[in-house]
Parts: sequence; C-alpha cells; structure tokens
Amino acid sequence: MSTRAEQLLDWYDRDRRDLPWRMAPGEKADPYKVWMSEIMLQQTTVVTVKSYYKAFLKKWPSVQDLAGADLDEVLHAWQGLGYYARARNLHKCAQVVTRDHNGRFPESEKRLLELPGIGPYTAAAIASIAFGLKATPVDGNVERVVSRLFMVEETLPKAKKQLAELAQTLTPTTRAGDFAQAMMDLGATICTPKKAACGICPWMKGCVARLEGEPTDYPKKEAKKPKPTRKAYLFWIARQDGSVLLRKRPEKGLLGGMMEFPSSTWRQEEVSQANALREAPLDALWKKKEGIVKHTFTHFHLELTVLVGRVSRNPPVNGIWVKLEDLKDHALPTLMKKVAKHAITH
DNA sequence: GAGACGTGGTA
DNA sequence: TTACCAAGTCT
Repeated sequence: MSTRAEQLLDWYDRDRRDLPWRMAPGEKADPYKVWMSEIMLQQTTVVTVKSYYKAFLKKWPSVQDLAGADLDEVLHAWQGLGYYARARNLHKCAQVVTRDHNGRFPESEKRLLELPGIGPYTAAAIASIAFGLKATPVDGNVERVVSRLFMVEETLPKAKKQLAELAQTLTPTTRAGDFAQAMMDLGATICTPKKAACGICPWMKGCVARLEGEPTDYPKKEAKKPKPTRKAYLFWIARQDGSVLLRKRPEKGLLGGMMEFPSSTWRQEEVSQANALREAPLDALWKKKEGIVKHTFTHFHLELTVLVGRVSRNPPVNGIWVKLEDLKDHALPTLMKKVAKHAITH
C-alpha cells in the first residue's frame, strides 16, 4: 500500500506535462527561472504565460540582466499579462537580489518571503521546486484538490488555514517540489473547477467528496459582491501629422506605470459630456465616436465613450505624441489597445 | 481582514 | 451576454 504522495508522484512521473519552465527529471532547477514562472503564473493560466515566459528569458537571461533593465521596458514586455504590480515588483525584486544577495535567491522560505512580490505561495513554490526544501505552496488548485479530498465544508476564504494544514500533512519529505507541481497539475487538468475528470484521478479511491458527495460542489465559497459599472469619456486627440496624445499613468494603483489615452475620471455616477470635457487635457473640436468601449477589471466594469478631437499644431500639453504605427513601442494595457482599435475603426 | 489589482477563456 | 475562474500579493 503506497502513500497518497507516492500515488500522486507516480501519476506525475507518468503524465508529466512538458512546460517551458519545467526541468527534466534529475536536472537542477534554475531559481531565476522558477521565480519568473511563479510570478507570471499568479492568477494567470499556463497557456497565457508560456509566450511571455519565453520572451522574458530571451530578453533577460539572468537576474542581473533584468535588474539592469528600465522599468518601462519591463512593463512594455509585460503588457497584456495584467496585474502590473507583478511587473513592478519583479523588477524591484531582481534589483534587490542582485544588489543585496549577490545575484542569488535566498534558500529559505522565510527569507524568500521578504522579497517584493513574493508571498506565502511563491516562497513555498521556489523553496520546494528550486531548492528541494520541504515546503507546501497552496494555490487555488491545491485548495480545490484538498477541499474535495477531505470534503471540507468550511467556505473560502475562511477555510484557507485549514486547507493549508491538510495540504501540509500530504507533503512528502522528499521530492516536495515535484509533489507541489503534481498537486497543481492535478488541479489544472483533472480536479478542475467544473466537470472534474474523477474517472482518471490518481486519488479517486480516497476522495471523500467523490465517495460521499459531489466533488464539483467544493470548495464551498462565500457569495461574491456584484461589480459596479464606471463610465467616462476618453479623449482621442489626433494631431495633424497623424500622431495621438498618450500619457503615463501614476506609478501605483490601477494599470500603474502603463500608458493611456487621456480620459475624464471614471465615475460610477452618470457623467454628461459637457462635464467630462472640463477634464479634457486641451481645447478642441470634439466629435463623438459611435459606440462604446467596454472592459471589465477585477472589481468593476468600465464603459468608455470616445471623443475624437483634432488639433492642428503642437499645443502645450502634458503627455507625448505618438504615431499610430509606433504605439507598439509603448506599454499599453489591453484596455487601451481596445480603445485604439475602436478609435481607428470606421 | 477585506478590497484593490488584469485579462482571456469558458459555459 | 453575463458570470465565473486561473500557479496571489499588497495594503
């Protein structure tokens, strides 16, 4: 009779997924690569991360290379991945590791936790995957697998502590890194949120939710609050030479450090065009663009009405003028790409 | 501790 | 179309 850990590791060795950041069996892990992949994978799917991971490793092969880059360059490479604080912290962390740790990531969960952008999950992931230490990273996958395996009735997020403790009891002394990745792979491919593939699960026999309940009913969660909708007018300002006005957002907060087209304040209340125009960066003859741009963030919906303004010369204004074909050279979040597409479509 | 913080895929 | 969901962290 093998332990649960052994059953899962057998499955992992047999069905191991080939991922860009995953080393071959026996191959020594590169902490820089493990760290890079774990930061990118926070709240983000494997499919989305793959191309970004390869691009970052090619552009910045070592932590020193990344530390020497400009933040704008890093944000530009990160554009589209979302949660831009991750990119800002990635850059900061590379500089701390380079300057304060001689270019090497500290080899303990506790000290990894002190680095920017590294929380409990990522510290445990790097400790176990990169350094072979016994640690138990607990992400959404692990919470789901464990909640079903033990049929935990407590709701998330209250159940977090209990689920983490249960996950720890499963973690083997050896191959903790492989075990962690196996748990996450199990959650990503078999023990999925909807329509779990229990028939091919290596843990089907001991799963309490499968024996006594409905696995996909777990983990139990608190009801979510509805998202409010915010609205604003966006100013698409085109100069005679065909360039448009772009400006940088504040370094912190939503889309921090990314570029944007100017807009009125995003408000939950209804805004008139006349009031919005008082926030325009300059005076122009405005023409409302047909239709609206919709975008949803984590905590609110956004609806933008685009006002096209044409200016002739080079008015004094805060921001930079960028030709349409050069927009790709700037760190534009997906929302602003949507806006650009909408604005230039007839 | 609860809310801020992106985006794309899926049902 | 809307809502949910994904390898979380920071304040």
